Amino acid sequence: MLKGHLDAIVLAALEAGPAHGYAIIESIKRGSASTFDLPEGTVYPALHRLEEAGLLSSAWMTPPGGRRRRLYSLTKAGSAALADRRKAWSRFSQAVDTLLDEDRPWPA
Amino acid sequence: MLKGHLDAIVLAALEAGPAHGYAIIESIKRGSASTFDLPEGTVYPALHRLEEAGLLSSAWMTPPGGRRRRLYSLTKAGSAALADRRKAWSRFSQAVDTLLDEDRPWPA
DNA sequence: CTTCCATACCTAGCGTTACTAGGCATGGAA
DNA sequence: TTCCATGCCTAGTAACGCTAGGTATGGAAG
Repeated sequence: MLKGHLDAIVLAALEAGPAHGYAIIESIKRGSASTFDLPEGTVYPALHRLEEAGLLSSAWMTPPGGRRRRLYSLTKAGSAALADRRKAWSRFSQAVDTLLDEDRPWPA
Repeated sequence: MLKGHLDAIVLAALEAGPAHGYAIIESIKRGSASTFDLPEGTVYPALHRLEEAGLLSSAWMTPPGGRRRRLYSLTKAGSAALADRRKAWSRFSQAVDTLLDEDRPWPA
């Protein structure tokens, strides 16, 4: 369960440059030391959602001697959204960290 | 959006001792510096779910001169679940931190 | 040569989650 | 007496991520 942070992760995966779906999945897996081994049924619909929302753009490519791929790129709106998502994640994770900290039980 | 971590937070709120729903909501709000200002429609069903799952137990109380409240307590299974959730959160948040780190763009 | 695996894309349908939007009731303060 | 904070509840909804399927090609193994 990616819990609503999948979009941020996918956007971040494309920050370094365009990539296609399958490569993004591999990239997320490696980058998270296999913590996130996402099924295609999770990632492809997310890419479609993000493109629909204008945060990504895509183009079909056929590398020489290879198979057709759909290359995704961050749009400007996508970069901006990524920045927002990073801030949201930071806020969110800090709050959860605080609440789960066992050394500081909350006052009644 | 609590994104699947609500259970962990509620369990943690009860670690210091029994509490009733309304107090738990206030407690989470204060403990998170208002980042999580949860509507009752989020928390009450969660408490019911957690009790149904055996992680919490509840008892009706009526404080002198007060109104009836439902006091929730962590069960043993609840404590164990909390420990699991903490580990899961730690793993999860570290992975996301890594993936969102803008100073280390992932290798293709 | 054929069979299998990795690559590469896709979708329909499902279960869970958290939220909106209501409702009910009481105690104390204005 | 009227309002707010307290205190509990639920039905319905939208979104999300997953399962479980489908299609197809290139290269390696047998």
